[in-house]
Amino acid sequence: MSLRAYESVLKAVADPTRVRILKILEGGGLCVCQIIAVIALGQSTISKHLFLLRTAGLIKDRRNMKWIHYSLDGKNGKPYAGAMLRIIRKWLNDDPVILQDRKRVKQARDIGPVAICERKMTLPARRRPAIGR
Amino acid sequence: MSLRAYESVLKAVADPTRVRILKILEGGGLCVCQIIAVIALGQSTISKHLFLLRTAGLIKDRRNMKWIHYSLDGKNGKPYAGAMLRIIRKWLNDDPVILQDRKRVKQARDIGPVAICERKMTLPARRRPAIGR
DNA sequence: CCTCCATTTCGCCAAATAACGAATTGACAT
DNA sequence: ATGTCAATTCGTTATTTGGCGAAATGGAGG
Repeated sequence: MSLRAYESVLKAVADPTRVRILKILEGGGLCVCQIIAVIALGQSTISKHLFLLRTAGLIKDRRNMKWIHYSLDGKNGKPYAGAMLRIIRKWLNDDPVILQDRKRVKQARDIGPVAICERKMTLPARRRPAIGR
Repeated sequence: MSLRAYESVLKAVADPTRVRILKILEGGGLCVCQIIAVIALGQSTISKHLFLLRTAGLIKDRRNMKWIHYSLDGKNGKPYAGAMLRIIRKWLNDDPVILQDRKRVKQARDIGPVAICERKMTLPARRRPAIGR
C-alpha cells in the first residue's frame, strides 16, 4: 500500500532485462542456468535481477535436486505484484526480443537443465552476446 | 507494442516524484507553478519530470493565459499509458505522502496560480523541504 | 515592438543502477 | 569428510538518473 512497495515492484518491472525474465517465466518455471542461457548475461548479473524480482514478490524460487527453479509468483500478499504480472502477461507478446527469447526458451526446455549447465550456460545456436535495447 | 515504449512508460511511473505528480493530477489539471508548490522541488527538476511524463504519453499540456496547465492524458494512442494511469488511480490512495500532497493540492487550488507564483513557488504552511521517500 | 515572467534548457554534481569477473558460499553426491 | 557444481556476494567500472541554480526561451500583455 505504500509508495515504497509500489516503487520496488514498479522499478523491478521497468527494467528491460527483468521484464524479459518475467516474460520467459510466463511459459512455466525454469532453473537459473536455463534463464542465464536464454538471456545470455553473466551469472552474477542474472542472479541480482532474480533477487530484485523475488524481493518485489514477482517470482518465487524452489530447490529441485541441485538446481533452483524460479517461477512467477503473484498471489503472495504483496500488493502490486499480482496486478503487474497480470497486465504484463498481455503485453509485449509481439516484441521481437521477447519472441526471440521464447524460441530460446523452447530450446532450453528441450535440452533440459543438466545439459544446459554442462554446456556452461550457453545455448548451441547462440553466437552474439546480447541485445541491449 | 515494443519494449522501448514499454520501458519509457514504466520507467516514468516507477519514480516516486513522478507518481506523486500523477496522483496530484488525478484531482484535475494544474499549472506548473502549482505542481512545484505542492511537490516542493526545484523548478527545473519538476520541469524535467513533466517532460518525461509527457513524452511517455501520461500527461498533456495546454497553455492558459501565461500559465501552462498539465493534466492526465491516457487516451492518446500511446499503448501502455492509459492502462497504467487506470491502475495507478486505484493505488496509493492511503499512502501518507500522497495524502499530504492532496491536502496541499487543495490549498494550491484555493489559492490559484496567480497568488502561488507571487509567493515564489511555496505554499504558506510548508516548512520542511521535501519528503524523499 | 518591447518588457515581463512562467517555463524550459543547460551545465554541473552526487547517488543509484547495470554490467562484468573473481571469490565465496552452500547443497548434493560420492 | 570432500569434491563438485550452481548460486550468491564482492569489488570495480561505465552509464543513467535526479537533483540544483543560472541562463535562455518564448508567449502575453502593455
